[in-house]
Amino acid sequence: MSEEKHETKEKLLDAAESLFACKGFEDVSIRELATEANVNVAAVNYHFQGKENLFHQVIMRRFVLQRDRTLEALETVLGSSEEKPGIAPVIHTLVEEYLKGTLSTPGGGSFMMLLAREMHSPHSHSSSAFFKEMVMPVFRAYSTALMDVRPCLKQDQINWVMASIIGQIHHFVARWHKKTTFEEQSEEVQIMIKVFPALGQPVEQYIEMVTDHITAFSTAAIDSLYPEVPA
Amino acid sequence: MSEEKHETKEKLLDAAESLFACKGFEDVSIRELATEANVNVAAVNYHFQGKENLFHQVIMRRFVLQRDRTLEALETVLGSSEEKPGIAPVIHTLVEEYLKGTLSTPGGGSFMMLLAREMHSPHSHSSSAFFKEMVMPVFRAYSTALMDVRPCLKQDQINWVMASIIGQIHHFVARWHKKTTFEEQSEEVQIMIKVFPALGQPVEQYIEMVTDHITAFSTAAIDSLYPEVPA
DNA sequence: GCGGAATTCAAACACTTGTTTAATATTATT
DNA sequence: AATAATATTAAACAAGTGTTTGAATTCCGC
Repeated sequence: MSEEKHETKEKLLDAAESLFACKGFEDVSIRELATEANVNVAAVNYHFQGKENLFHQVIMRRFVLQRDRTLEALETVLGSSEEKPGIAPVIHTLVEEYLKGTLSTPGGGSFMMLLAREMHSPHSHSSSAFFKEMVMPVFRAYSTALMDVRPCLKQDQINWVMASIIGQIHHFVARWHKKTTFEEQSEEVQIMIKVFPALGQPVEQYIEMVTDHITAFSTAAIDSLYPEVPA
Repeated sequence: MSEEKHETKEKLLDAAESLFACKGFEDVSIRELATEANVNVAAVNYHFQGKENLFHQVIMRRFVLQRDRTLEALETVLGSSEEKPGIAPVIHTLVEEYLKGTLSTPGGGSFMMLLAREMHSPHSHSSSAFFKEMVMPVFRAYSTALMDVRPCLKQDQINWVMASIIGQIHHFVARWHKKTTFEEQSEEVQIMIKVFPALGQPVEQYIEMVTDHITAFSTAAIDSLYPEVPA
């Protein structure tokens, strides 16, 4: 009983974060959660009210951190230099924070996949609140940032560009998630690594390579499609 | 009993395609399938051997079509003109066929999401075969096509570029899927349409707008990062 | 130390899941 | 038309799910 300061509630949250990230919502039973957390099965319904509520609290506890970190990083990059930064640093920050927050964690980057499944499944448990409080603030902050560093960009164009960037990020997160979930066991992963050697790198390098690529790719596209008008 | 030529097996396949696309694998029970197809519950285990096998036959029946259509469209575009086409037509074809095949169907574009869930879930039922026979051929065909129309592109660079393109496609498919699955009911969709008005369009126009954007965005990036070397 | 609230626990509950069984009906073959 | 193979059916099965119960235990203010 050394550091048994972990209350049952937090032990459950921790176990749930890990298990949900690995196996998804449906594939984790309450008994599994209880065993992993060394608590009784009834604890889930006592401390939270049902499995779904536990799930949402896990999601929230995690994504509040992610959101705040991302917003903070943006402010840092916007206010760091004397002169106004270009679009490249803004995009670089967005991608890097996103990847760091989702990939370099105990869950092994499964959290964004978990959330994606949650957001796209027709259960829709209060995901509207999540959308408004977690997704939209980040989206808006980066939208205005992009509009700030490249004033000729119209709102509509920014929405399309942001979609392209987010799409790329999710895809590279998904690839890493796939690699880590069924690790070396399946030959499918072997093929993927052969086709895409970056997946064979440790996570920090993977993040760096992906960040650099998405930034270069997207910046080049934006610069070409919507060049800066000379003042 | 007018056109009762539908054998039980095909009735099940049809019902399964529709239901799986709408609700995912786990959220469709065998009894639900049987009721929808007007057959007995035991029919699933008699004609197929279990629920999973039925699922895979549904997936296969569908994606063989998608794969062949996509490959055929590529050949058409490559051999259409006398002179070698640029990268834009190749990318345009890839994106357009992908979107058409997944969005403008009875399932309402849920199939790619269904597959994504399947591919990223740690069940891995023979998904290796799917990967090798469905994904890789298309990937390879378009890789060589890109390398053909832009010879300075190295294999490694193509892999990164393809990932960016596929990522964008999936993201726009996911957006449409989300809009169609919980249609107008949730206010989350309302917000999404407000932020991204293209979602309010009918599917054909959505496909066209998305295709044009991804093509323009990606072509601009490639042209800027890997310009054609003068002969 | 006592007493009352908060927590933990083993057991049971009500329900759904995919699958199987054995009998019945249908179809095809000789 | 009789027989063998195939297909369909209702009913039961075994296992798992999330949740609830009510008694036992721990905790904390007094």
